[in-house]
Amino acid sequence: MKIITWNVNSVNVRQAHLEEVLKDVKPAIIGLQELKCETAMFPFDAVKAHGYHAIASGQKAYNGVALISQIEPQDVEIQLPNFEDDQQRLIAATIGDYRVINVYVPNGQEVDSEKYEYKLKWLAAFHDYLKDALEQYGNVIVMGDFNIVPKDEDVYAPELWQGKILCSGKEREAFNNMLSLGFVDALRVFATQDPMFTWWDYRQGQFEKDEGMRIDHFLLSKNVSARLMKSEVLRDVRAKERPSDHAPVAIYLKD
DNA sequence: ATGGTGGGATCCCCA
Repeated sequence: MKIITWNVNSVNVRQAHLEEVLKDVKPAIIGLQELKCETAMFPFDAVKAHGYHAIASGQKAYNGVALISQIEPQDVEIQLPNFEDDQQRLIAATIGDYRVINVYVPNGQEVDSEKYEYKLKWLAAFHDYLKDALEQYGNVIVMGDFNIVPKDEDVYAPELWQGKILCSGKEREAFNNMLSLGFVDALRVFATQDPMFTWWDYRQGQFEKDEGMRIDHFLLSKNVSARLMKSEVLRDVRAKERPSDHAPVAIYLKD
């Protein structure tokens, strides 16, 4: 089965691209981030027309997450239960054998800013939430825009980004702490392209120059990672006209 | 040069 995570940067602007991915790639599950619309404005009918179920948690203008799946999601959860937050950044559900957790981690804007502190607090709460999820469900798939570059090899100019937002030591430490719970960074263990960038800034033609970063991730619980066959960045979607600044990222699991 | 592009808001914020 194929599973995709994708920061669409406005689900309404990207609706045609989304429908093309559903039609052409036919993933079992897609997690979307940055819907940038209220829940009622999510294109539920268009998604259903392709034979999918959809759950969404949006808000006006910013953030927003959704899960789209062939199997109906059960036990849906929105928001971190252990963190007071008015931003829609998490949606989780049981889909078949898997607990699927889809997140849009705060960007942080700049190291030591208020938004950076919010990001670190959010990540600390998320860490504790993942620990509980692993104990409760066992088969856990975490996906989303983590807004963290795990290692220097995951950014086009590590010397330029040294210590900067997305690359700072505290953010990388938070990422490693999540892995230490018992998760595998799926794109790292099964890299099929070099580099495995997932995001390219719209500015300065960075996609054309392949000046990107790997900030969208799949974290698989160890038992799930044993089923991993392949991972892939769908660069052709990023290359379309009027694209999201993120490419969809796909993993393939043995059924 | 202290910008740049794009989305969604509204006369600017966020990424």
